[in-house]
Amino acid sequence: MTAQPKSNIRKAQILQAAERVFAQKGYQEATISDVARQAKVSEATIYEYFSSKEELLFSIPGETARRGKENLENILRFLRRAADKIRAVIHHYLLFYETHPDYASVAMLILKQNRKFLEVEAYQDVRELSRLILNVIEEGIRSGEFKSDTNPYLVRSAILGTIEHLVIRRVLLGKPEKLADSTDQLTELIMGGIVARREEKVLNLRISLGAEENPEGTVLLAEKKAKSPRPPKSQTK
Amino acid sequence: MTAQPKSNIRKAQILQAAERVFAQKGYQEATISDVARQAKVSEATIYEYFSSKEELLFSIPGETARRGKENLENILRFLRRAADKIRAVIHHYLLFYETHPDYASVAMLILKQNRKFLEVEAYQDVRELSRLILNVIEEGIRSGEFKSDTNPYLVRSAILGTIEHLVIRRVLLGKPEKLADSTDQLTELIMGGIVARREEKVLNLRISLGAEENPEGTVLLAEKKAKSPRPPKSQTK
Amino acid sequence: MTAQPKSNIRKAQILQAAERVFAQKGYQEATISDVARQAKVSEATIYEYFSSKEELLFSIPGETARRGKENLENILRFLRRAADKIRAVIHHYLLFYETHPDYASVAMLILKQNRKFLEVEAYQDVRELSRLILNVIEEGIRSGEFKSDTNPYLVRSAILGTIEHLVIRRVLLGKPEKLADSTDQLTELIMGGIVARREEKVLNLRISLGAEENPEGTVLLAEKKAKSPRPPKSQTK
Amino acid sequence: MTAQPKSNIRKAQILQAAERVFAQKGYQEATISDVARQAKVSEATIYEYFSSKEELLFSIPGETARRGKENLENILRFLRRAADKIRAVIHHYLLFYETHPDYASVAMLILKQNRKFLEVEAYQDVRELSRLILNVIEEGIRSGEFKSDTNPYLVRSAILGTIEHLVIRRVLLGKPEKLADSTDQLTELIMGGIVARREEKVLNLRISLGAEENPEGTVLLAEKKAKSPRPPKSQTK
DNA sequence: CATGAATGAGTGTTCATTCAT
DNA sequence: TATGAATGAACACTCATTCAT
Repeated sequence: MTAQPKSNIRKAQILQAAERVFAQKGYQEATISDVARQAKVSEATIYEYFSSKEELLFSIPGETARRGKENLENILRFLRRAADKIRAVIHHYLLFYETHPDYASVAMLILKQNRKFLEVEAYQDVRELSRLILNVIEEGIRSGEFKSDTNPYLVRSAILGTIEHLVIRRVLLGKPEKLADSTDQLTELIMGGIVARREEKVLNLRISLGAEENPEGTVLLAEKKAKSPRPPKSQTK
Repeated sequence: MTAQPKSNIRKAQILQAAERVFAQKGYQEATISDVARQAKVSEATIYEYFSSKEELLFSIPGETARRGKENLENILRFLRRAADKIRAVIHHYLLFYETHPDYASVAMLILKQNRKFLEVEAYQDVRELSRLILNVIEEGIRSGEFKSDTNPYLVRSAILGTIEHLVIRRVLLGKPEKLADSTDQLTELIMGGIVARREEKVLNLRISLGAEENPEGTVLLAEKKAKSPRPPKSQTK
Repeated sequence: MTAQPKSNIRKAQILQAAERVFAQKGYQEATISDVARQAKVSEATIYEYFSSKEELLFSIPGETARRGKENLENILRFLRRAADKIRAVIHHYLLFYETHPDYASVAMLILKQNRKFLEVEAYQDVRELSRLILNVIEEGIRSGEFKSDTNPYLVRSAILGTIEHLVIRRVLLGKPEKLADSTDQLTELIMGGIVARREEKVLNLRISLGAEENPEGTVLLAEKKAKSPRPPKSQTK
Repeated sequence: MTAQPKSNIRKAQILQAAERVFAQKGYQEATISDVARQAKVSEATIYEYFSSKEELLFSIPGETARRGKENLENILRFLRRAADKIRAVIHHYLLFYETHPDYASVAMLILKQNRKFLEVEAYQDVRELSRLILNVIEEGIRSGEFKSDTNPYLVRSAILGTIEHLVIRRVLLGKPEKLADSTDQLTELIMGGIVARREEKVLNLRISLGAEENPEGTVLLAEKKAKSPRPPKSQTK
């Protein structure tokens, strides 16, 4: 958009090279010389822009993370239902990592497990994205869309953990070519779980009965954790 | 069980030291010298038992993973319902990592993202554990316990991804002191998702239609996680 | 005196900065960047005026040494007695270093031990100053003021060596705040050594023996620092 | 004397090499690689014995300085007169540096002006030697051998400064092949200064007054170094 | 078996110096 | 002139690994 000073271009050029090199060889195995070669600058030039190899690594998210967060926030603004927002979040992440495989590799294999990174400013964006998800879940709970006994932290862990698991598999095994294709399935999993719901049948039965008593609501209830839906207690008159 | 030759004791001693040192300092940052000091042997001795630093790292799972797998298999053998098995798997992992923090650190921060580890024999145990989960899910689908359109791979990713996300948080942030306490909540999340089920309301409505008074279904729903749903009290009039 | 072209001002500005920076950090530890910052010019500009870091270092004496030599020569011109000249030299050096601590630091800690500096033109001024001292001593010998068996080279070494020892102590330890205050003591040391002179006592004895009147030998001895043993005052008879 | 463990031999071997290399190339210009080559060990081996290049440098005095101090102390123990002690000190230093030119070079050109060295333990030996000289001078003053108004610190600076000046000249210019040959001249300079003593003439004059014939004042003056001014032989006729 | 001792191989980082603008 | 930007050339230091004893 705005004209970039030459130096920013260089910086971006180096960052891009670092992202690629680190993604391919790993952080420890990659040398500054590798990055320099990839960026087509001298090693010394890298040190003009980054004070150390580690700072170079930690600078990789930077813009990307910031922009990603903004994008997502913009989208979420237009969605009302919590479920849609969750879906958007999932899609956003999966699509992003799918289309940025080098970044995915660096983020999942290098940065995520780096204790020092946690203390670095750049990590703030990650935190905020994480907070965002939490908010969405909490909103969903407040609005009644989500079960009132939902643990937002756990759900967030489930969402992020699953996404990251998928992304790492992709990075390491190359397995699912299209990450974003899992968006709906994952959303539904989070939303509805995997238990086959007999209640619905029961429901139908009841409706059709329209009347006296009932049935195997009990059975259902007896089943380990059908936490919620309790059948109305049969009540005779 | 069987008497260990002295050399095996030494080996175990070194592995234990390596686990601790790698957990605390990270693989790259830890030196063979560190491990030797911790194990109270000379550096050269380590090379009597392991051909390289990397082999030492890859040998850490070994017994532990093997035993963990056996334990889990034994337990699963006694469970019939897929949901119970899933719960057992989740509990098994969470409890194991909770009680083996050094191992958790090594597994989550070092091994998991190591491309070479994937090709190593030791990784087979991890694979088998992973396969086990898949089988459980597929069984659940076949038996009708789980939705027929469930994607077993995705569910497995959700289970493992969430567990790992929780474990990593614990390792890096120390946050939830007790991992295994999340067993039930996570199991339920996987099983039943987070969406509040309208059917139940509908159910209630209908009932109210078909009868005069009401049931405080709402109240019920508001109740914090009624995990083990009480059986309807039979009420005669 | 004469108006300096702008460029000379720049040069002086850089030299001054270099003197300060080298004095504080040492030559090797100081960077061109440090000097540039101190001089408030760019690094490249320094290279407009000096072809290398080393040339910059070697240029520091320059004017200063030249002017110092001239000053000293002017003073010496007005002194007749060798002892006074020695005293002037000592005072000149001590005062100069006392009032130019950065220069002292550079000269004593950096230049003095630099083999290459010996071969540099700038060193000529130092040589000449050194030669000057030698001349003074030789004059003193010729005139009979100094012992005929005096080794002028050794005396010069004593003078310069002591001065430098004092200066280095000041530079490194900050010890004697006022260097020039040692002028008289050092002059006297060089002139008269440290041995308590029995002759004087003998002198007194003799006087009392050989004659009736007598002399302030005692007084003389009592006097603080009889540096240049005054010739006996005219004696009658 | 005592059997040296192998490692001490290696250490000495490296120190010797370092002394030579630093002496020839200077500290900054010399590389660890140079030292390793000279010592015929690998660079890494040097770091087995010394934690850094600087520590290697600071370790060079070590034994040498310690032994030198002991030697000198032993000698001084056998001398009674302060003047003799001063002479011994001067001779000791000059001879030592003369016979240890590499050490001289390192000490005079590198260590002496190193601020950090001042804070290092190894410097303590230098300090103690320095203190020793001070004591000798103070003793001389107390015993009446030296002038009561002698400033011991200044005299020490004169002694050490002159020695160092001579040594540096030798190191840089190679000039006086034999340093120790200056022992007597320097001792006499410190003891007796350079002023031709008129007293002696006076003495003579007086004598001539009190007597008829002549006095070989001339002869006396002509005599090489009348260190301890002999009392005039009373001569009756 | 155990290890003290030695090292080959490698790399991040620094900085004086250059040059197009 | 002045300098922002770039870099070539070095080097101290580390550590996994080896092997004679």
